[in-house]
Amino acid sequence: MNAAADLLHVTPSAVSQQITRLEAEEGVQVLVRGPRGATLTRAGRILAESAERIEAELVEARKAIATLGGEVAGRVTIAAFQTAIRAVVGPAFAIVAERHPGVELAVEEREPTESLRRLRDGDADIVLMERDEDSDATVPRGVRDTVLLEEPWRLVLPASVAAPTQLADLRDAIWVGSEPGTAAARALGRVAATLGTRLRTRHQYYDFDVALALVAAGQGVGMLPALALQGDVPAGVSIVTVPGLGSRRLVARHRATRREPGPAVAAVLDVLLGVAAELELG
Amino acid sequence: MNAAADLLHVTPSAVSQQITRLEAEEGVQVLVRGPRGATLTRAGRILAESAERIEAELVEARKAIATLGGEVAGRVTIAAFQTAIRAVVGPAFAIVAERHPGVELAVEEREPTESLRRLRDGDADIVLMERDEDSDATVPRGVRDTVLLEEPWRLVLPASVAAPTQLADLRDAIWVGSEPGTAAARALGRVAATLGTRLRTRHQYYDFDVALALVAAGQGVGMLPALALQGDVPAGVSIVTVPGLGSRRLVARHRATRREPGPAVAAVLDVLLGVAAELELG
DNA sequence: ACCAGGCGGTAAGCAGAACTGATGCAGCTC
DNA sequence: GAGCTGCATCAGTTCTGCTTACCGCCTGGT
Repeated sequence: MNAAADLLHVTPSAVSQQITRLEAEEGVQVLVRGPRGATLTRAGRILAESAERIEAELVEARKAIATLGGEVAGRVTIAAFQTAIRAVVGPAFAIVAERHPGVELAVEEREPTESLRRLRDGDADIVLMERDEDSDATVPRGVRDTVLLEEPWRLVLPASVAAPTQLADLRDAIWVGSEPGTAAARALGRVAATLGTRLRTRHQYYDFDVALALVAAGQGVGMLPALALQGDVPAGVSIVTVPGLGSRRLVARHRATRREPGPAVAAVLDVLLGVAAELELG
Repeated sequence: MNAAADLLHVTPSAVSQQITRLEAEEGVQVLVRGPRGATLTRAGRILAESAERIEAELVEARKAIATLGGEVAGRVTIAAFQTAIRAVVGPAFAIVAERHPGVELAVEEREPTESLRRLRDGDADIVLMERDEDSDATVPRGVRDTVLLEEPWRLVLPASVAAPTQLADLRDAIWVGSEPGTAAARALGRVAATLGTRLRTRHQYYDFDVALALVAAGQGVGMLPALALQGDVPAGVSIVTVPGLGSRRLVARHRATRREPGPAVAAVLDVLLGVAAELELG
């Protein structure tokens, strides 16, 4: 019972009610309630077998349809922030256009909050968002997060600062601060908590390019995700890997109900996953 | 499209929406909209065939369950009025007890209005009600009327009155009136409308026994359903059949949704139909 | 040409279905 | 006998699907 609920992503209560209703409708006991869990009755087994066959039939039908003409079509709207668009959505355009000519990809650069609102309203189908590793994993109902990639945090230092070898060396560092609410800010807070100090931050950036520039200008130490450092970095900054910094995730949030994501959205998600995997390798 | 809606007892709009949703979910066109109606696409045909098989599977499963243990059980509450209880529900008790030992039959004698309220509230499962033939056939949603029997109206006259041979002979008759709202009252009104006269009524009865007594006492002419006259009638009254009086129906109203009536209620309805058929023959 | 009728789609509102969260109860385990 | 597990029940909320009302398009009659 609990297992079923788990499998169906609902509460045991819902399962119980459904079974009860089924029994009322058909006028048969479907399962025998024992203290040690419930077991199917004869009637229950018959129904279960039927259900198996029906599900197989559905799978079959879907497959048949997929093979026969299956041009996936539709408009898919992605709401995302600058870095994600450049790194992931950009390359995705070409792939989607080639693999699914019927799918029209629309991108919106938006604040995370606004993005989520649009997802709820149905104005957007996929929201790309970054999350620090410890950010709580609970997602609202009717929605699902697909992790596109996970990248470790790196330290970025001005040439003037001695390279640390462990977390503790950063106790007195002056940081380049990030906009509150971002994964970087959260990660910084996490590091501070580990060190047991209050952070000393100067400046505040939103885009990683800005952070790099600030570091290059000797304004402090930065904590940036590995992918942001793949391109050229300004002269005068060094990149250091220190254990204990944790990592950051890029997740694609989309509606997930019985009927969503539809084939178009699913196809796009698939492409995004592919692009992200490429990035991670490179 | 309209045909489908008709078949499913829903509006075309609902069908349209369902098809639209289906297409969105599966990402395929299921039917091609032509100005002259819509036709299935290839994918649509595949789905339709699948649906056929699934439905067959369900029928199969139900049958298997019915054969295997099928003790129908449960409590069924019938709300009805005096005559119906005496004539139909009484005999039904024994048959239900014998044929479906697991079914517990409960009867409530109630006003029609109250009965219907209880049906809506789920306090009653079946309501027996009488309806004159012309009473409008529209029933509320979620509910269905099963006609148990249809019996012609008869004239009941005191010995003092000359037996009429046609409707027109009754133009100046003095009637024994029935409670407003009953089938008898409605039928009387209908007859009056046909004759083009205002009714002259005296007294007011609710139970047919009372009507017979009043007629026997020479208080007027009565219009009673054939079944009410099957037993002994008081001395001094004669029963006459005149064309054009119409008939009265005894209907069993019960909830009818996807999951109702359940097997117990269905079984009882079946028994009631059987009893009614017996009555009609005798 | 024009208008009427048939057919289907869209929008808004509402009722019933289904789910969650809290609570209760039985039987097992320690 | 206290705690646990597994399921049922209840109340409250959310969501799904239906109806009603409306619109737009095509066709076929006049």
